[in-house]
Amino acid sequence: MEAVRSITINDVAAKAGVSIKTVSRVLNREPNVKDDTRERVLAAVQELNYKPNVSARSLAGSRSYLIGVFFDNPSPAYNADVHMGAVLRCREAGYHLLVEPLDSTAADFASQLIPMLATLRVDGVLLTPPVCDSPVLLDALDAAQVPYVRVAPDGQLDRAAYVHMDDRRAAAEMTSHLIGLGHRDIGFIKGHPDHGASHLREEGFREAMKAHGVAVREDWVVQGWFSFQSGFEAAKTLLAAKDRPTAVFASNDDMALGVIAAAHQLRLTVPDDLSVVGFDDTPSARMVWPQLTTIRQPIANMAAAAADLLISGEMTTEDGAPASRLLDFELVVRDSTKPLKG
Amino acid sequence: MEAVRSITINDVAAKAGVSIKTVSRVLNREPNVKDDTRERVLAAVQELNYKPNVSARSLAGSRSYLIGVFFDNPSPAYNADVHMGAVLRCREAGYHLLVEPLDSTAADFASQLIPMLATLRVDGVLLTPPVCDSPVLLDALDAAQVPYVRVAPDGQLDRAAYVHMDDRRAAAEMTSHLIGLGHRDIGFIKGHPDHGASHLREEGFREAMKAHGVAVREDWVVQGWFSFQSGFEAAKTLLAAKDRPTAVFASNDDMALGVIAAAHQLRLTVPDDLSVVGFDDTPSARMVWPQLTTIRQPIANMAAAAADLLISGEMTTEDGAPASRLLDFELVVRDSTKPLKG
DNA sequence: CCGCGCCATGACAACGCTGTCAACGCGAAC
DNA sequence: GTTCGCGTTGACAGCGTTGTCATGGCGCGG
Repeated sequence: MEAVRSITINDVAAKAGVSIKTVSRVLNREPNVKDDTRERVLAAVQELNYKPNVSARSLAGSRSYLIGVFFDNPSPAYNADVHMGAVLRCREAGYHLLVEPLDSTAADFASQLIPMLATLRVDGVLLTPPVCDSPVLLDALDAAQVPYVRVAPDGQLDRAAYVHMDDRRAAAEMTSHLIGLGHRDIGFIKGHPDHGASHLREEGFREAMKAHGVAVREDWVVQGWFSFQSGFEAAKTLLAAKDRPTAVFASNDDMALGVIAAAHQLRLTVPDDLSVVGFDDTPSARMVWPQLTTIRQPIANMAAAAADLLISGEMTTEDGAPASRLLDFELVVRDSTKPLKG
Repeated sequence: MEAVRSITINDVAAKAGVSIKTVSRVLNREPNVKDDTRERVLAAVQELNYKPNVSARSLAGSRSYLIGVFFDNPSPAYNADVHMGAVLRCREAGYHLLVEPLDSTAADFASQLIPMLATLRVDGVLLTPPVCDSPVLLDALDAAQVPYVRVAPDGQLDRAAYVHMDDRRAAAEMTSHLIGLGHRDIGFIKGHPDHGASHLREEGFREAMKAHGVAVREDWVVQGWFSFQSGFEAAKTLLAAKDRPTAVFASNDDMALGVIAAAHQLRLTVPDDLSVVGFDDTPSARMVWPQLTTIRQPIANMAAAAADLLISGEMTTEDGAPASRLLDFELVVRDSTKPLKG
């Protein structure tokens, strides 16, 4: 069978009657090409349906048109959102996405990715929690001089560009929603202490309580680990006593689902006997009854914004500080919350 | 700052005192290299921590060491599992994974990916449901002469290599589990009619019922669309009547969760008043109370096996038929099933 | 002892593109 | 009219690897 030789820049150059370098210039949007010439080249590209070869580009030039995504997030939904958001933005810009799951518990964790960086020459990487907060990883990336953008990082914000949302304000809004419904006895389940978002969300909760002049009952603020199980257990202690909250704010959806499960088991009806809210808007939040009131994180948008920074190369602001982007969240009111009965 | 020139094959060749071609031979496991020489080269590679440049390899040779994953699956958990399984196997073999979400509802659906194939020169692609059953996509891939392996395809099995599990037998086993628990009045919620798995699962259900001599009540076999909502609605009709099944087999977990939600709403207790089972073992299956009895699909393993076929190039059996691999499922018994009370 | 063939190795071109630098043409400034 | 400068273009050399082909050495049979 005849090998299908693909169309090269030479073919385009010949067709347009210019040198390959000029075609290259047009393709890379370099300045100093006459409009006339540019159009002729573009026409030839169209006609031949020419697509540049990424390998050749990356070998010859300094860009690989490849962006890596490292992740070690236990939530598949989160990862999928990230991929989706990033890949869409990448596609627009002619970039492609390389996914690399990482096992951050492995001892040789950082060494897993150095070979990849060396082999692929990615133009940048996109880091999501929790790996985006690993100093080891960040150091390795810095050493390899690979640009990176962090999504929802926790601290060390001056270290590199990042994209985030206002967890604190979101938690405050959610708390206000509960208070607006008449709730005063609100329990809070904290997230994994290693995740920065946990602290932000707790702060937001406390802030809003204070702003509304509602006291926080410290024995109703319990530790969780972002897992269904931890939410389930936290809720059991929270709800077992006669003296129990009328609403529970879990720091993420998985734990909120645990709360709902615990409530079921204790024969409490949600939302009649207990309002429950979560944070994240995972797919599971809609797969229970009652469907969960929660905060929708703009995960895909954050990933897209991060990809944007990487592609445009705007990793620092004019004064040299790391660039950042703040995206909006959304309070999604569903069926797990209800005004406190008289 | 001094540019960090990375280590090339030249450096290794110099250090080992051989030509670059010999290094290349060692790296590619080509024959006709003296053991002595091979060891010397390997030592130099180790010492310099040399990593071949994928772009150069792909440009010069015929392989890109890149594998693409196309997907358009609504379930993020499914996609994540696929990525994970595939990427792990790829890593072992020095390959990398490129993810490409596809919008199969878009009109120019196939044209989205042709550029990518032309640009990236991937060595193969991995197709998951539902895109793995798109004739348009398959045709495009054939035309572009890109090898591909399908995961859990529906029909046209003689068209290309694939990896699958026995949906029918799994459904039969699940049904037997229910019957073994004493259930005779079993409702069944069908999956999306466009998914091949739907039919297989229904067949397995009917087979097992027949094998145990239990009649299928056709009015208890209702259509669903694999979504929570469709399961919820199907369950409402199923459970509303006085004369209702004691167990419901939903063709996937999302629908099973819908059934549980509907049961809650109707004040039926699962599993005391009703046993519910699903299929897939999604993360959500464990985030409800009671946790769902379901079938664990070996998604990651299927993806790994598919990557395996792609990498090894064993796309056809000796007699020219497409290669295939059958993987095992697992029946996971949790809390949503219970022996029928006396 | 000569010649053939195979194993082991290397020289060199090629892959498709970008970076560098030189060259050209044309209008402005002198 | 000549010079200078700038906008525009092209020639050419890599980028780091693999494919092709040539070369040299060595064992073995005649």
